[in-house]
Amino acid sequence: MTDPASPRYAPLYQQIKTLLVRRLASNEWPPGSALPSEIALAQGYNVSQGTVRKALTAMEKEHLVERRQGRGTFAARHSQQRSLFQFFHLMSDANERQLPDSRVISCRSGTATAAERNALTLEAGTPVTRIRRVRQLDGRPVISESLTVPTTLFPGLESRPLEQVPNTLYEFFEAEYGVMIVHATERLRATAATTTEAELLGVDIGTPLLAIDRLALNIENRPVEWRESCCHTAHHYYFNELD
Amino acid sequence: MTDPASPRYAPLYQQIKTLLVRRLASNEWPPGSALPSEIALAQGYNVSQGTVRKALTAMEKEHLVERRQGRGTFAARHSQQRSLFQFFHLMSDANERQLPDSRVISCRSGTATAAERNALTLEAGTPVTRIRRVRQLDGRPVISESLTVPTTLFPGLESRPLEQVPNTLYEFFEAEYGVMIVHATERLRATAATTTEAELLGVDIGTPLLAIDRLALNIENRPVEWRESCCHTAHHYYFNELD
DNA sequence: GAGTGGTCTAGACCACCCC
DNA sequence: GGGTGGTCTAGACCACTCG
Repeated sequence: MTDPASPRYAPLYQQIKTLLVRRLASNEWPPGSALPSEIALAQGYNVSQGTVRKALTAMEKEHLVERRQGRGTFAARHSQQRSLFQFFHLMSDANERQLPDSRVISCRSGTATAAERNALTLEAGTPVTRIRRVRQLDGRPVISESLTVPTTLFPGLESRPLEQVPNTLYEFFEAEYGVMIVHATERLRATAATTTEAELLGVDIGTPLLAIDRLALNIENRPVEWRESCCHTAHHYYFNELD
Repeated sequence: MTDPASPRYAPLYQQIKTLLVRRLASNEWPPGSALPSEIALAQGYNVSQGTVRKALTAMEKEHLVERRQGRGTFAARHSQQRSLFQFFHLMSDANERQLPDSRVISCRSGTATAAERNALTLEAGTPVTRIRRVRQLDGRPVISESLTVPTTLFPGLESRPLEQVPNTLYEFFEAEYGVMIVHATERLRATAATTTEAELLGVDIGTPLLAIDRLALNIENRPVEWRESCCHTAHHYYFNELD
């Protein structure tokens, strides 16, 4: 009798994928660098090219690698393009996607609150760094944003001058700290603008805002960033494709 | 000189996929029925099994067919499961997904408004059928919903008794009218409850609501249904996965 | 046991990129 | 021209389902 809940067998290409992801996570191939060719990898693992190919195809679907015909396979880089299409879902009424500018209000360290510990699964007393900023689209303040990361993962972040906190954070996290955000979940609600939000966004208190609660995960599926964004949806909307 | 904008070449498996989708759209294989085996299809098109397999894999990703090892490949059926996971994104604060009940308020025909013509790309004067309903979760009214479909696609819908307008409409559209909803886009905004919405949802006028504007497309990517849902997000949230 | 989809292999050829 | 990923084939074997 075998345990019916245990996996009966694991396809080779999944095992290969696991091994490749592990090497990727260990930074053996830094973002943007080329992986060995499919044939070389296949020889290394002593499997056929088709098996490696299937593993890479799965990894490409998860945005872990990029492949270009005639060039090779590359460790994914967190480009602005990717921030825009994978992570930023606000579009203007004219159906244009555009990355917002940021005005950083504060960037400080502290001790994780219960809510932060819960979201990021941290121990009591863990130090965290918090960023507050307002993001603008077409010159209008549209998003009031507040995010938390564990300080240990991003040392020194809290002591940067506010002007030197970059706009596209995930690109920065990757380049500066080797932390790759590859996946996220979002929870959306309608809320009423608080006094602070009203002031930051230039709207009346109580104006309906779209609150986005995001948890961002790294390549090992560990929570890395918790973010709350309050969006003024008078001239923009949150776009989602159901497929 | 070839036109650089024209496709240089089309992979075989894509051509096969196009042919299979066409046969599926023509109702040659009604929802739930079995397609011929991969080997039979391959012989029919005079290609290898691997090529048919690649076409079917792509179709499975688009929820057009379901494949089960040892059983066969089946034309996709619009199950409640699918309504729940692909199309219904509200979850309770306890992180439970559950399909809502519906109380139909009205179901009538009329002439398409400018907004409806625009959303569904209809000609002026086209008859449409509109349904208004309130949807409940855990006994609480949570969604005020209003949707429009072209009458020609769903004849007789407008003259059904209100109690006989089914809860899971996409399942019904498919079973009764042969219209398969396979894809949709949603636009989300925060709005303030109008008098009507406040009454239907049992909230105060001006309460922030999550407005979801959905356009649902059929297998040929033609717009079929336009739906506006106003959700009370005090005890539920809209869930989205970014990958 | 017969039939189905799923995996794996090996090899050929094609489209693309860069030197 | 040589290297890369992308397609296509043919055949073997495995895992699952059903009668």
